[in-house]
Amino acid sequence: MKAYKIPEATVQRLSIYSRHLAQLISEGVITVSSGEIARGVGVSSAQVRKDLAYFGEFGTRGVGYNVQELYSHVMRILGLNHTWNVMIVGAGKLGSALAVYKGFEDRGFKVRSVLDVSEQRIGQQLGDLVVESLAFLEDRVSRENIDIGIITVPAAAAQEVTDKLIRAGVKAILNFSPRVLKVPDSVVLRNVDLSVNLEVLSFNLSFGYNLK
Amino acid sequence: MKAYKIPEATVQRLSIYSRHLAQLISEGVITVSSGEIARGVGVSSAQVRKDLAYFGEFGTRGVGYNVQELYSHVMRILGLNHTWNVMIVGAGKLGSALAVYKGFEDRGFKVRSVLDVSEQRIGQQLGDLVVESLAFLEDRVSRENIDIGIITVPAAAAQEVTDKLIRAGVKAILNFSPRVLKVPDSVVLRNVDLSVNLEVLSFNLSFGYNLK
DNA sequence: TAGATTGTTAATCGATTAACAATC
DNA sequence: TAGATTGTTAATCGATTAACAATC
Repeated sequence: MKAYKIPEATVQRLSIYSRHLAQLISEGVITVSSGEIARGVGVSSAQVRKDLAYFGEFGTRGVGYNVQELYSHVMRILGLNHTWNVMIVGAGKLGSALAVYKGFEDRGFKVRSVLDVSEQRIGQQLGDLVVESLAFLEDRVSRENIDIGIITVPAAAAQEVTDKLIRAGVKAILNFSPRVLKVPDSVVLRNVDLSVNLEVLSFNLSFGYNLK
Repeated sequence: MKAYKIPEATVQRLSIYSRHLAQLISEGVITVSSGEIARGVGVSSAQVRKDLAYFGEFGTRGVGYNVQELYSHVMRILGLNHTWNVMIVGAGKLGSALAVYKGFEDRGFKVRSVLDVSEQRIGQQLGDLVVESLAFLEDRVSRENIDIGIITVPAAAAQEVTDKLIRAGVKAILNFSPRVLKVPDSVVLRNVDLSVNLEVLSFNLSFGYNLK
């Protein structure tokens, strides 16, 4: 546990910076300033420098940042310098969509296993994976070295699946079910609520202004 | 445009409060205090009172809040006291999953139309909807009184679809494509990045602590 | 009246922005 | 050296929390 805190907004912006830097690399840009990054992604240049300053000194005064180097640093900070092995539990519409979602693989998240309890779904082909029985959970977590579990089961089954994942050794969980999950402090949990996005839009439309 | 700003976090918490209040109603609870709501959803009681105070006085000193009344107020604040008509553009895996996602309908978001350009997808059944050609966009927006457009097309097509939706009269857009969209100030835009959630987990795992 | 809980103000905390010395 | 841009400190801004008068 570090002594200082890093704002979550900083981490989310680093993700945005890394995508922009990848774009600059593909355009053959060698050097970039905090101001150019800032204009590219719509934040202030002070914000860009401050975000980077949490993690080190990556630039050269008077010159700027080497695009390739900065990209490597940011990807390493985000932990995206290697592949994470992912298991999806729940092969309904949402789970299936996530299983074949290209955006994950592009960023180093490789879905190694998709499980479900339903006989109808077991055996179903999803890209180059086949949906397997939930009974294989423990075996697949250890065999495939699963780091992250994605939960897309109905709310009623979510805590039980969570417990199984944790017992099997998964260290992080992304929860799409509308259920508050209990996990030990050693496990990183993140909840995604798809409809809250629509609800914020609804609020904005009703109140007649953009938030923030 | 209001003179004071309401934190987005407040709006997201109101969404959480409303779900908890619905739960309390189903349990037959008549009166609730800010402290009980706070414990129920994991925030401070001052936070609950402050969030509500932006919008009015809904409680009785010394007593608390009438659950049914407070629920009605919060749902009205969020704009969820009526149905919003939604169009999904892009009937790939993600778009199809969202089209049949029960969580939306539960909160008053009714998917009225799903469009795609692909001949393979046009005609496909999704729940009680059929995927139609993108050529019908303008017609369906006006015929179905579409309020909100959800964009689940590839990045390359996202801006064009956005422009069409806006010309057709849509007032809010939820964008799942990894593309920065340009919209006029009068249109409310919200971007959802599914993989940023995994990236925050990745950062937490790499740095060995929970953020915030 | 005594006890409880709201609504609101003031204090605190944390994140963003502005400014500038360091330095290429 | 003159010009540019970083890294960092101080100022500002905004959100959360604590405290309490109002009041049921």
